[in-house]
This record gives sequence, C-alpha cells and structure tokens, in this order.
Amino acid sequence: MKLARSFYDRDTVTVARELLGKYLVHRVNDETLCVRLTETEAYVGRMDKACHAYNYRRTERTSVMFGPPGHAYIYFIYGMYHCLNIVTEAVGEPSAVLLRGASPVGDEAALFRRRYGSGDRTPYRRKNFLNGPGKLTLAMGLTRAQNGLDLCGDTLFLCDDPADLGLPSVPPRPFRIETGKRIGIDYAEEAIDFPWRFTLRED
DNA sequence: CTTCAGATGCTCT
DNA sequence: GAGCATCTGAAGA
Repeated sequence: MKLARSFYDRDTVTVARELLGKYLVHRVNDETLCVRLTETEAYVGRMDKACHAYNYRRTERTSVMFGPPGHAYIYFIYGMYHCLNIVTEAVGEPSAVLLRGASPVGDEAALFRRRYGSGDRTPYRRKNFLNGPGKLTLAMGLTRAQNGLDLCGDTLFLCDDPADLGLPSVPPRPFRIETGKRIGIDYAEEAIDFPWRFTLRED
C-alpha cells in the first residue's frame, strides 16, 4: 500500500523512524527501481541549525520544504552528488527526512547499472552498495530533475509492501531501531548532538 | 579496521 | 569566493 499524505504530515522525527523498513519506488521508462530503507535523518527548519531551512530561511533551493508534506526535496551537493529528502509537517514548517541508506529489492541489475554504469570501469560491488545518500540517489536514478515531485503520485513514492508492484514479497521480520547523531553537520553547533539519525538493525 | 586527500560545481553571501 | 546533509581509492595500523 502506498503511503498517504497523512503519513508525512506529522512530526519529522516520528516520520524518520517510521520510514525504516518502508520501500522507496521510482518508475522510469519501463523499469521499476525499488529499495528498502535502512537509514534516515530528521531535519527541522524551525530550530535545527543543521537544516538548510534553519530559522525558516527560504531560498530557491529550500522552497520545496515550505510546501505540503509528501514531496521530494532533492539537492545537489559536493559538486557531484544528490541527496533525497522526504518533506514532512504542515505547509510553512520547513522540515524533511534525509534518506541515507537502503538495501536493494527486485531488479538489482537496474540499480547496479545506474550506480556503476555498465560495469566496464567499476566492478559491481554488493558491499557498501546503498549505504549513503549519494549512492542511494545514484542507484535510484534521482537528480534535481525530480526535485519537488509529489510522492503521492505514480512516479516516485513509498509503500509498505513491494508485493503490490509484482516484486518479490519479503516476509516482514521484526527489527530494532538504532539511534545516533547525524553525519556531516559539524557546522551545526548544538544541533550536532541531536539524536536524529536512525538505523534499522535486524540481528 | 582507520584516516586522508582529491574530485567537482552549485548555492548563497 | 567559501562552503558543502559525499564518495572513492590509497595507505597505515
């Protein structure tokens, strides 16, 4: 079942935790790219110095976060990577969840091709395949071209069960959530220590 | 396992 | 012009 607008229209930290184990789907041409989310981070513009929209700072880049929840905020970083965020909370409250890690589901070959090209130059590696925000967007074929997309549409969305898409259904297993500090925000002063990074663990 | 440098270009001041 | 919500390969412990 596709996640509804109401799922995203909630407290950002809650959404970040509950996104773990959910499936991200991108339909492009005749391909269905799908991953299971394993790592997220919360960003809240109202009071979080790590957030691009801290203190309600509104620029062309951050404008999507000010809009309705359940949309994609995708930005370009370090000259060569993209990061995908899920916009949360009500209109006017700029906040989002950064998707930092996942595991492949379904057509792994399509994900590998986007991440490593044809494989001629870079060998396909299963290890560390989707454990980073830039890797995730690369494999899922996401760039600024998809910035602002409505996740309640049919192109890019999240769901509870990939079986609805004809993909192999993974039997749900219990997991625990590991909590920690966010990554790569050394400039964020007191917000450096916010425990807003969440990782799915199944031991 | 760890640290480290380099790549590379958009975004905001 | 400075900084960046990153990744990779190389080198060391």
